[in-house]
Amino acid sequence: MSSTSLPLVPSEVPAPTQAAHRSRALPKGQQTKQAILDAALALASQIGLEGLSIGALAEVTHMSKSGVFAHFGSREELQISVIREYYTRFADEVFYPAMQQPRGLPRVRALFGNWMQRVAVEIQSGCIFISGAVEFDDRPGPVRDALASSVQAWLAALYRAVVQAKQEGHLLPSADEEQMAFEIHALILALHYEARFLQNPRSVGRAHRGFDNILARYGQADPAPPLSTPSHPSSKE
Amino acid sequence: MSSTSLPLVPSEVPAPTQAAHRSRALPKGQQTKQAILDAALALASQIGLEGLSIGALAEVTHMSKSGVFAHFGSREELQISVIREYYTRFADEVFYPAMQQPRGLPRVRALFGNWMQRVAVEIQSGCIFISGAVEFDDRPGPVRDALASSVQAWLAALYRAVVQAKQEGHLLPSADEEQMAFEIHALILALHYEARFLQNPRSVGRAHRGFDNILARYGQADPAPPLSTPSHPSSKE
DNA sequence: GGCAAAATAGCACGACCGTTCTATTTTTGC
DNA sequence: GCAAAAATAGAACGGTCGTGCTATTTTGCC
Repeated sequence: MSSTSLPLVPSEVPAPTQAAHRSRALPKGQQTKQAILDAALALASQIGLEGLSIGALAEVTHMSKSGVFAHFGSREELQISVIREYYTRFADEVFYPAMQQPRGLPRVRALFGNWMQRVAVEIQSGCIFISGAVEFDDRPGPVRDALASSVQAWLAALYRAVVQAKQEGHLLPSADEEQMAFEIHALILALHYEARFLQNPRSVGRAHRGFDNILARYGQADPAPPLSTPSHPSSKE
Repeated sequence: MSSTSLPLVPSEVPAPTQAAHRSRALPKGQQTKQAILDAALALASQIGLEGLSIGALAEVTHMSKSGVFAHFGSREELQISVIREYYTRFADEVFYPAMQQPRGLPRVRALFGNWMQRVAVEIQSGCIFISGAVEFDDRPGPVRDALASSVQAWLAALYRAVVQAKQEGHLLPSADEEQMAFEIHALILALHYEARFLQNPRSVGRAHRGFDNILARYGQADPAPPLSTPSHPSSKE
């Protein structure tokens, strides 16, 4: 009954009898759809959303092209699903953990730290918020819209944290929150570019230092030690 | 050498009549090759080096696919030619004009100003040093090598200008030249991302302000007025 | 256990891709 | 002006792509 070579979901155990605890396990379709999505995310991170092909995805998941296709109905819908999946993982890994830090500078530090951590790990796989931006920057349509709104949501969250940091008195009254968020974003982009493309191993340290420099300019006297190297203590400006 | 209309082919250009009116210097083949290259550059700037197809290029230039193909011998060679063409134009437009400024901060300002100017114009068309980096960041081969060495050459030139600025005494003795170059690069990347993808019209001003902030941190007292908006007169930081 | 429904496979189509081969046209050198 | 050479066109090949169609298998429910 239970075939030993299921396409990709390792559901050797049918587990309907043990489903008393878990209210209802996912139906088989949703289960494989999630598995396809996992593979699609990994593939798109490496070769980009545009390079993501249904044929390659079918090969990776040991399914037929039409079997993969049927779950999404179109390539566009597949790409959008990948973006949504990436977004939720990004939120789970970067945003929500940082939200447990107290408002203000600690939260901003955590947001940047988690973000950097993720991008640094992604040096091997790639960030689709960055690669996708390049691929769809002049290709209007629903994929671009999904990508842009995801990025905007994240950047808005970062901006909000900066505004709160100023409200908490952790930043100088003259600090321009939007400018500060822009400069933080810039550091992440440079890290991704120089580490992933140019393969410069010093990029991580450069980005950390850049963040310290930003804090030195916008922050109040010295609420906490810098995130990275404690090289230059407090000589602002 | 720095003339804008000379082709990249260094040899087998006989130049028969020695430029009586510098009109018929190019044989027909090189002439159309240059025209193809122009179209290829425009096409690649919009849709990327990977999206550049010989069929589309043939249609734009009103030629046959094989006619276009014969000039390059392979798609890879075409892509590399486009990269070289972009590089020379970038040098002519950004690098060489800035070299006419005196060593030190004025030259760094000019490099950044020309670079920003170009990227700001390229918001409509795209920068292949940025899009290409994403497309080839994990695709080894001669195209990636050509792209990476072009970018490295340009970043090295920027770095050299920063080093000279410190030697001239225009920067603080504590200034980290590599860090400063990294942060400048970061601003350009953020400008490209936010202006071209997110279509945020404030990005140009943000990048200008970011540069002023960098100068405020690394520069000596005040050798010159800031490059951009004279909005915030004296209260730096 | 049987049966409807969902999931998946298999196949084919048309489109575009880079590339090769062979004609044909155009340019060039004398 | 003519012949050699270069440039270009045209057709075709094998490949991959997304997608629609129809079987076949698997699942979920009574």
